[in-house]
Amino acid sequence: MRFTRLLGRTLKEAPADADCVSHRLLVRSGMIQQVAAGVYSYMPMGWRVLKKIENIIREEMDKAGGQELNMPSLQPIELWEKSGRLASFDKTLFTVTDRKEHKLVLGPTHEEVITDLVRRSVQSYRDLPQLPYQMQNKFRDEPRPRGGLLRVREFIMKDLYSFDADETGLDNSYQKMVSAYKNIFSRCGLPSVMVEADSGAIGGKASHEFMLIADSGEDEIIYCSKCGYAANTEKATSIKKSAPLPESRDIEDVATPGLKSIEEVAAFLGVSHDQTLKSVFYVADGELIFIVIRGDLEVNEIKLKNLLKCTELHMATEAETKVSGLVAGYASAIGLKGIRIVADDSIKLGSNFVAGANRTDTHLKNVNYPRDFTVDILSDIAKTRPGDSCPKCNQALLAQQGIEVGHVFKLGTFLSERLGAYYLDKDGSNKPIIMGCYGIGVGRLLAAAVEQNHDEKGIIWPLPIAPYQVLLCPLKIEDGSVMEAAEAVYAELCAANIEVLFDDRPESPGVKFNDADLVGVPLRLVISARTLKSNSVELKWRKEAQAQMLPLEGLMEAIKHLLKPH
RNA sequence: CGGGGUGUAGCGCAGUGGUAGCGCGCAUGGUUUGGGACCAUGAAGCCGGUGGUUCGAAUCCACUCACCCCGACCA
Repeated sequence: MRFTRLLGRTLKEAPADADCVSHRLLVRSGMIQQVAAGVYSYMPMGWRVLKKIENIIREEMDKAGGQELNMPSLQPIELWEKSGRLASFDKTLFTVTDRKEHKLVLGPTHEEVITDLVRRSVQSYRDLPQLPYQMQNKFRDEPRPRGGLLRVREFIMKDLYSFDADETGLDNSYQKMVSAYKNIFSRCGLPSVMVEADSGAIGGKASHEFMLIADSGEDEIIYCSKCGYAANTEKATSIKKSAPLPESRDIEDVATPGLKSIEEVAAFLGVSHDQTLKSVFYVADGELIFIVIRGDLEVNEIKLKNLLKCTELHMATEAETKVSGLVAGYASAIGLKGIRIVADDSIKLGSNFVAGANRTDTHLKNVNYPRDFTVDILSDIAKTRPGDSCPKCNQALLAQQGIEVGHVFKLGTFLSERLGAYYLDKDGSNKPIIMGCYGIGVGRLLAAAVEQNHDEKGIIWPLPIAPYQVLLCPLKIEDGSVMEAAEAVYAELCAANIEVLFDDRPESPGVKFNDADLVGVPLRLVISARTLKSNSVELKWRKEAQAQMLPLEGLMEAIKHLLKPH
């Protein structure tokens, strides 16, 4: 490809609203263009990268037994009513109305359609397992798109769905996908981490995410450097440290005028945070829930949501708590009636706690569970934080930011039961098909690759996903001999099927070199009067500082050798 | 949903009531050429939209749309 013919110019300055590195560099290098909030066009060069990633994914999916197919983005809303996921997607669903006033949704994912499709095609255990997949645009009206391609409203996702007759089959499919995913990310040249993940309100038993480590990542990964435990913060657990456990004493009032927060109360009474009980109020599907947790810990809303099996959860507003007659700042589970109480199991790890008295300006000392109050549910609902003890080996946990690029779920039979996807087993009985689903955000992966591979000058594409393998860069193209040599090398590279971007622009060396670094093509070949003096070209890897000279004689063989994997 | 911010040439920005500006980029000609060169000439804007105030509005007021950021939080 000739640079002068390429659609999409490089920019010295990125749009002011481009905040994260990948957004800035992808826009500046002319790979993407914003169309609306969270909606982007891929320019030819960006599209080449995307296709490369897609092809690697496609090869690994096929190798694992997947079959590619295509499904519509327009989906009848009835399918979503039937699956019961209309409510859980709620406002993130894009809907359209056709001329007959019939509502359709723009698919945020394709589980409903594929389950319905498989329902029609699969009747017997002999037809299983099935591993259909697709790479298509999905639509989600995110509350807040951000970070360029990292969080968008229309995006390309690879989704594979597994359909198995039994749990063993599901385990098998799941394992196939896990190893396919590992292959995909390593073939892309992108080191990834697999972590335990929350499977959401609908999800089944097991779920893992694949993360690319990057400071700009939205997700926090909790991991153990000793035993290898790794989980999304949403899911992570830890061995909770016990607070002091003195003999229980009699409960007593203590005046705490104007003191409401754990911070204030603990400081006033001279106790540490883990010797207090914190009360928090949530509203789950309209029901006010009273939460008790040890004062040094915080509530993990995802764990709480899963525990309550609710679809909507938010912290109660002042108005919502007032209605129930609770005394904000001084609320307590002691003597409380008519409201469900959920407690974190940390309340057992300590005694003689300080807690609210349900009276303004008053707290209670020496509160003990279960002596002084009861709870409806006692479970782990605390946020795990770095420094906590690893649930497997007790080592102090560490944290780092990651970008979620892949997610695998064991779905179970939730959808097949609701959508009627049953098969006839050997024994003649009807059974729901057991499902799994396995997604990769292709555009996000592209952006994450840039987050992971760049320097102050620009992108540094890993070779397997680079838009071009070679950038051919003649200096001073008015010089007949330079351009003649460059044209000859260009023709040879094309003939050898090497992907080459030919910078045939009449620009100064500085401009060309800076654009070369910005665009991030792995191998740069410079031809100039200087190199021609020794019948050679200059060769430089984007990721390395040093250049070397290569003789024109035998150049193609040398380059082919350099581009060979490993 | 709440809070804040920004809309002026392709991009980045200045312009607080009186003829629409700068830098980069773009076009033409010339001089340059190993890390974002220089000179000259030129094209390019319904100042996000609607309504108002005014002799006069990019500028003041109201509404509206779009985009960006922060918060979705421990009483």
